[in-house]
Amino acid sequence: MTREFYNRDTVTVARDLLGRLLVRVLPGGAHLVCRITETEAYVGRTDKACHAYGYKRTARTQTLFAPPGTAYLYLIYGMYHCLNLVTEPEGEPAAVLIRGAVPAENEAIIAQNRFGRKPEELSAQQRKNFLNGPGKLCRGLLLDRGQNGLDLTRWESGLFVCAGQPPAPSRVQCGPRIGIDYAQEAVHFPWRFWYEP
DNA sequence: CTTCAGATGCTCT
DNA sequence: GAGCATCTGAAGA
Repeated sequence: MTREFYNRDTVTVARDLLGRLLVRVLPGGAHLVCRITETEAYVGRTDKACHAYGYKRTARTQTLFAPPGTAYLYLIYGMYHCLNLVTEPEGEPAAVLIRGAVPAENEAIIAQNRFGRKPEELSAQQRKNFLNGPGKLCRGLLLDRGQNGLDLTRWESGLFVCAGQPPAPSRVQCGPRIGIDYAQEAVHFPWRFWYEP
């Protein structure tokens, strides 16, 4: 996707990312591909759940002020990582958290990263919980803070989103975001989007 | 299916 | 020092 795709209202981009293909090219050249099924919008201007609420600039939130189409990755709970895609014009700190996906290509490598097993060895429980959470997705695609700040519109980054096949609007559900109990009135913003693939 | 505790280290005050 | 945009395995309904 082009920079203009990301240079829009964050809630719009969050909805529009559903069904798109997230591609991670490993240093060895393998393409890990998954279809995005769940997203959340975070908007620094108005949203107490956003790390950069009120334009708060710190070492961590610096990336949120970067141009649209930049990857924002951070460590959470000491052991997991979250992948976000920066949106809106440069200087407006906002991003979409990628919360869930289903594997689309090179499932064997993703399964190895995620569970240390081959796809055919996975239990039903493991198949169901493959990439259905931000930390699980980063584990499966080998993403960590090493990818923070990457430009998703440059080929060399090895991390990008392509068109895929968005679901029919009637299949898209929305509701409050997960894990932001501290965010006061923003707790209820219906900025989480998902669909059953 | 559900709840629950524990892991673990960075970030910001 | 407190809290965190999470996940797992164990135990119970």
